[in-house]
Amino acid sequence: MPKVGMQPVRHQQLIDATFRVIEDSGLSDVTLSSVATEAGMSAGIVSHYFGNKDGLLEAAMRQILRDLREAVLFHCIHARDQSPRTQLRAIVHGNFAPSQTSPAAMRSWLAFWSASLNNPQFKRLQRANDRRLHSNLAYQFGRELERKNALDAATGLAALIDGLWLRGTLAGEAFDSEQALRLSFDFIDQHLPSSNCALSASSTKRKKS
Amino acid sequence: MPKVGMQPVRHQQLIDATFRVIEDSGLSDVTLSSVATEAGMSAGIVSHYFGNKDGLLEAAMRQILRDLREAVLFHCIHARDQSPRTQLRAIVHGNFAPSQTSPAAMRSWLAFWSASLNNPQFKRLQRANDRRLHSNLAYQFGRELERKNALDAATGLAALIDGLWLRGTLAGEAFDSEQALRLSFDFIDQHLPSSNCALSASSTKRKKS
DNA sequence: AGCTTACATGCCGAAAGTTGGAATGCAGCC
DNA sequence: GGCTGCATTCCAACTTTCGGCATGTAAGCT
Repeated sequence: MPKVGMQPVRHQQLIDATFRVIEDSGLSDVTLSSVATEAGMSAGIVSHYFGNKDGLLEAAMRQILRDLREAVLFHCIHARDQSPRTQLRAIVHGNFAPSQTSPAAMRSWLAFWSASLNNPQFKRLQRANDRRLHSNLAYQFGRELERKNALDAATGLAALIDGLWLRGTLAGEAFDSEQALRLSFDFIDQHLPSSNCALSASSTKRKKS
Repeated sequence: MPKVGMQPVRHQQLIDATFRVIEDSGLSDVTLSSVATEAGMSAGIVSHYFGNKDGLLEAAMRQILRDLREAVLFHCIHARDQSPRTQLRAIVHGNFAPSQTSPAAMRSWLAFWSASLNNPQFKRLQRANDRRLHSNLAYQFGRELERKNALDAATGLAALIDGLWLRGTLAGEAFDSEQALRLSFDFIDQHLPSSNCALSASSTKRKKS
């Protein structure tokens, strides 16, 4: 059976299998044998390719971070050289791309977040990711706002994105991308001065009484 | 040695020990013996009081939910019969109360969130909590906004709260309550029509250029 | 004195991570 | 063509540890 040049193929298959196990059983059920079984191979194979269990998990986390980076980049390309508002929207769009709102992705994110609290390596990866998002947002806001306000707006929008995502994950139902985008866009409009106050205030319409 | 009436004391000690283990080792390191050791007792004791491991974890989660409920309630009491803005602020304040922003609490929340994805019982508890927050917010917003807008504002504020919290947890540094409160209050002001647009826009001050 | 509560200890079955060996096939060199 | 080395894969141990339970014992209550 053994063929040569299987390394990259097996790597990907095992990482994919890991996400599948996380999706329907949780990180605590990611064992060498559950992953191997899911991938249709035998237990020892994981150690062969990734050294040990941590190696597998780290590879999986890098994959998920890369996917997000690519999703954001993909949306940003189309907004290149546009207004801050458009570029901010693109960043938001990337964060809510289908690849990021699938049940598998959301469960994996939550699992890795949780794990990163006690794993320095995970923490490093995750913080680098956080900072990139924040600094991207801050740069765009900074084109129209004072630095202090831009930083606040970036922190707020980053939190709003993560919060919408988190609540979407925990809600159990399918992720409502439309609502997430709408609320995020509203947030952007309310912080950028170029958008007229009265116009942006679609959600501050007074109650008829 | 055995004294009578230890049950409630031991219950609490074991739950506290559980949080301590979660805080500095993560949920995956919560074992019957690690908890018992942390509490200064012997291994079999957990089964004695909680039946099994799941019983302990469920009791711990109920505790954390109760703590949040009480923190929110405590702040809301002082805002009783006040304006929606004041009451919304009180809810936010409760969510960022010290008991909720301690490293132990934040790590535990994240761990339970993650676990709730694959544990129906945890999911039930957690969703009930989510809905209470959302409906409280929606009620207050609903006093000044049309229903549709109130629901959006509630979803947004809930997400912002959770997101600020999540990012605070993952940041590794001490939680910046002041910033979290400020950003949440800004969000409230920007959605309530009663606050003047120009006044609320402290964070939309245009860049000097 | 007997019953209940409170706790420790020890054992067992299950499962996990890791390692080493063996079997199998591919590629290049003589 | 055959030998050798390397990559690939499975299988079978081995060690550790976890959760659960049964047993034993000490302290109070009535």
